[in-house]
Amino acid sequence: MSDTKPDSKDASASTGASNFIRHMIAQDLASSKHGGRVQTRFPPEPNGYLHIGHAKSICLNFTVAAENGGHCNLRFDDTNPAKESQEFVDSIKDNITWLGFQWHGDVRYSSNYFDALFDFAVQLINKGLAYVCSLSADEAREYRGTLTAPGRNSPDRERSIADNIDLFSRMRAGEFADGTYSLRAKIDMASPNINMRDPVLYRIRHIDHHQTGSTWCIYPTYDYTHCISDAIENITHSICTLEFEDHRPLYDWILHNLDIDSLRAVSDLADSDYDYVLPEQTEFAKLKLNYTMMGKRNLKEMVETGVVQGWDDPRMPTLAGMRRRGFTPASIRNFCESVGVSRSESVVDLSMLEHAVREDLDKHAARAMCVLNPLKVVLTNLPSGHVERLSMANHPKDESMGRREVPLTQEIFIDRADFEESPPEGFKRLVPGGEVRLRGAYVIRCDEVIKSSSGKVQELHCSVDRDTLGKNPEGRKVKGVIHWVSAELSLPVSVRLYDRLFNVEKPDSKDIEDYRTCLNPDSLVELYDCFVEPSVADSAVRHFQFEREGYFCVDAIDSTPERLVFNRTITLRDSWSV
RNA sequence: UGGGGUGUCGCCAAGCGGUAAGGCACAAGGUUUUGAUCCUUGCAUACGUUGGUUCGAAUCCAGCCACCCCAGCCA
Repeated sequence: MSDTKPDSKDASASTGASNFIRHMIAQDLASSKHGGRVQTRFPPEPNGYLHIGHAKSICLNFTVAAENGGHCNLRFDDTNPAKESQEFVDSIKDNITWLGFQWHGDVRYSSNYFDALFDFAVQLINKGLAYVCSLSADEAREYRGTLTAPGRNSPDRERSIADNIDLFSRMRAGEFADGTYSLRAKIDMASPNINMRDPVLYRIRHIDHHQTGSTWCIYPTYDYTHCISDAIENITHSICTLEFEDHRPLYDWILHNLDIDSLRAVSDLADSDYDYVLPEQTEFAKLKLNYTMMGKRNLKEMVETGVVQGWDDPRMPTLAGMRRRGFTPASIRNFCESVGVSRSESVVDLSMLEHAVREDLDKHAARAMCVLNPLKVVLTNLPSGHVERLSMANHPKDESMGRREVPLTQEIFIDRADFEESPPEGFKRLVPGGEVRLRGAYVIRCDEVIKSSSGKVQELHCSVDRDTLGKNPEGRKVKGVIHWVSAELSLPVSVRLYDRLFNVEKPDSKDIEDYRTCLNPDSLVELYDCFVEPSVADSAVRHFQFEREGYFCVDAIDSTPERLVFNRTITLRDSWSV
C-alpha cells in the first residue's frame, strides 16, 4: 500500500524535544565517552508482530543515532528458537522499513555470534566464573531463595575447571538431554538482586533454530547474549525498557569479566582506530496506551481465539494492523516523538494518537465524497439525463494536489443523518422546506418528503437554485453544507467503521477477570451500501478524507477492482455531538 | 519485613537552586461551500507528603506515603 506522500520518507533527524536520553548522549559526546560515537540497536525477538509500543523504541533508537551522526543496527535477539520463526523476522523487517527507518548495514542476529558466545563462556569457565550445574529447573528455583531469603549454593558450584570444560563441551556435543545441565555464572547466591544469584548462561535445547538450523543444541540466555552482542557490534548506548533495570548489574558483570582484548578482537571495530569502549545500558518507560492491550501474549491470544481477524486486523495496535487501518508512518513517528521519553510509567491517552493521524492526514489526504447511509434525493428542476461535471479541489489548502471532476445528476444520494424532519436545536443540515448547500455544487431546497407506508423517509424532492454555483445566494444565508454523490454515476463500495477495541481504559488491569467482557461491540461496523464519487476509482492515492465523515483508506487486502473496500482510519473531530 | 525504580495541570512532558515550557484534552471567540482545518484567548501561587538547608527549592538533604518491576534453564 502506498502511503501519503511527502514527509513519509524522511524519518531521520528531527528537532527532538528534550529528554533524558538526548541529554545523556549530548553529554557523552561532549566528554568523548565513546570516542564520539553513537551506535544504537533495535533488538526485537522474532516471536511476534511489532506493535505501537515497539514503534516508540524504534523511533527512539533510530532517531537518536541519526541526530548524532551515528547508526542504528537491527538485531534479532534470537536465543530462544522454541518461540521464534522466520515469519516474524520477515514481518519485523517489513514493519521497520515501512515506518521509514533503514538499519545500518546487514541485519544482525544474536545467532551470528553463537561461536563467539561459546568461546567467551569457555573463558568464563577458565576464569572460575562459570560452572556447569546439574540442578533441575525446579531444584534451581528452590536453591535460588526468595525475594527476602538468600539462595543456597549449587552442589556443583565448586566443580573443577577441567570438569566444567569437559561437561560444557559435551553439552554442546549433544550428549545430554534437555534440562540435565546448564551453564551458570558464579556470582553470589545471596545477592539481594536475584539476577545475580548464579544466573543461567546456557541451556540445553535439542531443537532447530530458524537461522542456524541444527548446528546447536545448547542456546545462550538473553542476559548472557545481549551484552556481548552489544559489545561485538560496538553499541555505545544500549537502550531498553525499565524492567531490565535489575539486569544491568549482570550486563556489566559479564562484560567486565571478559577479556577486553578478545572482546575487541571479535567486534565490528576490531581493525579501526576507535578506542574500544564497553556499551552501557539505559532504561526508559515503555509506551502504554489506554483502551489498548499491548502485551504480546494477549495480542496472540486475540488472534488465535478469533477476537480479531489476524495480526493485521485494523483494530490491533500492531504496526501491521495500524497500517491496514490507514495510519501513516509519519503519523506514528510524530506520535512517538510527541509522547516523549522518560522513566515514569505513564499511560498515554488515545486522543494523542488520534491527533497525530488527523494532523498528518489532514495535510496529505485527498478529499472526496462518500455517502455512508444513502438517502435518495431527486433534484426536480434538473432534467433526467442531466450530467454536470463539477470541478473540485482535492485539497482545500494545497493546490498541488490538483482537482477532480464530480458528476452531478438529477438523482443523488445524501446521508440519512443530514436530513431531519424534526431537527434538534442548532441543526444545520437539511430540513423540510429548508435549504442546504451541496458541497462544491448548488444550494438546494427540500420541497417534499416522500415516505413509505411505514412512515420511513424514502426520498426527498428538492429544487436546485441554479444561481448558487461558486457563490452565495442573494439576500439569505445558507449555513449548512452537506456531501453527496450522484446516484447513477457513483461507485458502490463497502466501508468498515472502526472504533476502539475495548470500552474500558485498562483492559489488561488485574481487576478485569476476562478482557472479553469489555470488548467494544461496535469496534467494527461494516457497511455494504455506500457510494463514493467515481474519481476515487482511478486515483493513485490510497488515503482519503471523505468530507465530513473522516479519514479512510483502501483496504489493501479485501479490495478488488470491482468492489473497493474502505477502512475508516479515524473520524473527523466533531464539535457537533448529538 | 530484600533489591531496583517512579511521583510536576484530566493525559503525556520540559525543568537540573533564582521564582512552573510545550503538546493532547477541555472551554470561549473569529474565519470557513467540510459543524473539519486554521487563528485568538483561557486552562498548576502550584511541583506525592512532612520537615530541614538557603536571601531564594519542583530543583539540595532527611523522614513518610503511593504506585511499578524482580524469585523463567522467556526476552
